[in-house]
Amino acid sequence: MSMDFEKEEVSATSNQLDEETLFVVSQTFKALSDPTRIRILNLLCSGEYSVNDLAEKLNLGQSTVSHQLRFLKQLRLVKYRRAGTTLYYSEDDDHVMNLLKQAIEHAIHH
Amino acid sequence: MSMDFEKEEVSATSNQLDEETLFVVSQTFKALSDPTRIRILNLLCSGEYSVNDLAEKLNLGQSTVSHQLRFLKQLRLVKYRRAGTTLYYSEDDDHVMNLLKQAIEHAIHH
DNA sequence: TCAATATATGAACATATGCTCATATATTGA
DNA sequence: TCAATATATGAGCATATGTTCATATATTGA
Repeated sequence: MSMDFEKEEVSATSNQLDEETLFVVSQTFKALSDPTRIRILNLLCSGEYSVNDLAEKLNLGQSTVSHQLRFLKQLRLVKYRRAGTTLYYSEDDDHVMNLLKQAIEHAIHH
Repeated sequence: MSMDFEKEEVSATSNQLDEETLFVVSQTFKALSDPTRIRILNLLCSGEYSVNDLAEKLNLGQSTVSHQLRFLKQLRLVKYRRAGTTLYYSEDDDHVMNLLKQAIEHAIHH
């Protein structure tokens, strides 16, 4: 068995990010880099919304919203609960939502 | 003259982000959504580097690094200082670098 | 079971993105 | 001024991305 280094120590030593960290970080920011997704996530900050609710409030096509929700769902940034034929989506990642809030706050106050 | 609302109050009322905020936020995250740019910014966390330094340390083409630095420069995320023919690049936006550090920390510890 | 409603999906399209190659530009020292 | 070195730039290319359209799927109430 080789020495058991923490990722933290490795990066502190080499100053380089490992492949997996790089992938996770870039994916996270990619999720937040599109205006449509930002608007969806921003609305979900204030509670649950169905697909049609989101589409109406944001003036987007139902298909567009559904596609983006699938994207966000795959990254586990949102989750949903079913009520009949309606799916209520809500946020599912405090850390990422926090990054978004910070960026919005910063943008607004500058 | 119309009433002078703060952006903050508007968004608190309508729960919607204005066009400009949306643009700034998406641009910011777009800058952080590419592995190459993440690696460059992560290195710049530890000090100044010339274009060639960055290319060598990160195993990237000189042109690739230069193009990405131009991108980051336009968003004012990096700046440079000249020393002869060499340009030393360094970080220029504490807030955005902070977002990056948070995401990296979170990715590493999960 | 069937119609109505809500959502998901896939193909097609236009646009955006990132890299590479070749070359241009700029600064320095001789 | 000229060669050497460092960096910037633009075109071209392959791939990724986001939206739309049409249609599929799923759930419910009658």
